Amino acid sequence: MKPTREVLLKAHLKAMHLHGFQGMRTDKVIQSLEITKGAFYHYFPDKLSLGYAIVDELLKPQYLNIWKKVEQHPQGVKEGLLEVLAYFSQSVCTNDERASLGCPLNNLIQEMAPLDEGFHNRLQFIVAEERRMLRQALQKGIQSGRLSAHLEADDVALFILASVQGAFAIAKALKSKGAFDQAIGVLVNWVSQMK
Amino acid sequence: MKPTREVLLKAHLKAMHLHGFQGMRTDKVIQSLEITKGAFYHYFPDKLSLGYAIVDELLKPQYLNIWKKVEQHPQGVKEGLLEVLAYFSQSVCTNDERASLGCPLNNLIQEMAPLDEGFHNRLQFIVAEERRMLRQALQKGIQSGRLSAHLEADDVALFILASVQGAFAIAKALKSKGAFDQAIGVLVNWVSQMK
DNA sequence: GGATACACCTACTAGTTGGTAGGTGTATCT
DNA sequence: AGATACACCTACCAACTAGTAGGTGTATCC
Repeated sequence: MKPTREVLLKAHLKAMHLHGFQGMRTDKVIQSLEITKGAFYHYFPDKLSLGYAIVDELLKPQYLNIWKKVEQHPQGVKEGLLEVLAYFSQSVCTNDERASLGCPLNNLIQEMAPLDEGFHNRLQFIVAEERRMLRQALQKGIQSGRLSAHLEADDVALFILASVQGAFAIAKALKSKGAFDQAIGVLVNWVSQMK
Repeated sequence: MKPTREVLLKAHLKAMHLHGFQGMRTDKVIQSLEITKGAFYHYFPDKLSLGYAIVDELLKPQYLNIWKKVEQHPQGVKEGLLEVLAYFSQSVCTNDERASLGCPLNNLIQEMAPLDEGFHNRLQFIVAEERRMLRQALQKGIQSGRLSAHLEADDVALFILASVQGAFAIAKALKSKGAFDQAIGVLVNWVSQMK
């Protein structure tokens, strides 16, 4: 038997991935788990707190771990970056669902950032951290002489994050794993030739 | 006095931009317009049809018109593309709201594409048209010799669309007009150096 | 002048949804 | 053995929300 709280978190994350936070119905999720409302409200004071917990305990560690790899790659920034992009590509392309449901983090940003400060602060923090890690990795590349000193690390970091998010968005619109790969492919080329 | 149907469409588009389609409450919008339910259901059989009408009559023509300019620019593809990017940049940067609310089309894709076939078909069509127009513009550039024959027009078209969408998404997460400009700036550089 | 069509309004409902009050069973601690 | 804390259940509610039934006023056509 898995701990109920964890089961609730994961099941709601899945539901949120499809319906969004507002569209997700705690009633339905609870029903599907064959648990009752009492259990839910024993662990979470309300729906909003559950949403925050999903971000804090599931999304945040997952996304920060992915991008951390860029900075920590033994061979260098470019290699680390290409590995992360390959990971995304593979994660989307082994799974039909991911192509049509998109990136959970991106979905939540688009839906909730303008509606709720609590969500916005949490999501902004994650994106800002990704940006910081990517920027520092690029700066390390510049210092080691592998990348040109003319490269604007902060701008490039932001652009790469945007392009990945965008690739998810486009793949979702076209419901096409191939489209994700095409867009990421161009980014990979660009990164490979980056100086 | 403006025609009621048009007023309903525009007011609901605005509400949808903030709350999403599911989160948008027809009751509230109608109330704010000092119109009653009767008027709404006189023009639209239900909420879903209103949503479709917003896409067909407001979003689709707007977005197709923007990207049409790339193909029709007298000087060439690159110039047309840079103009469109400048337009986006300016449209976001003159308006604080746009930075935090993002791109209405992107929002709707993220929210509704996996949930409703009617929405998905409409949104997919718009993105596919944008892609087609951009690809044809690039191919024209290749044929005229301004762009290299090695350039993969379809991939690049998709990548540019993704990057623009992504720039909107990142700007929304960070609630920062500047972030949009930074990301678009890198894209502009890339396009300028495109061969 | 009567009929028809259009553009709305009022009042209502059925179903849903997040949330609550209060209770039960079980393990642990003293 | 009694008390306390935890994990969960049942039954309920108040608020909301899309949608409906049926009516009113006005312009237009015949």
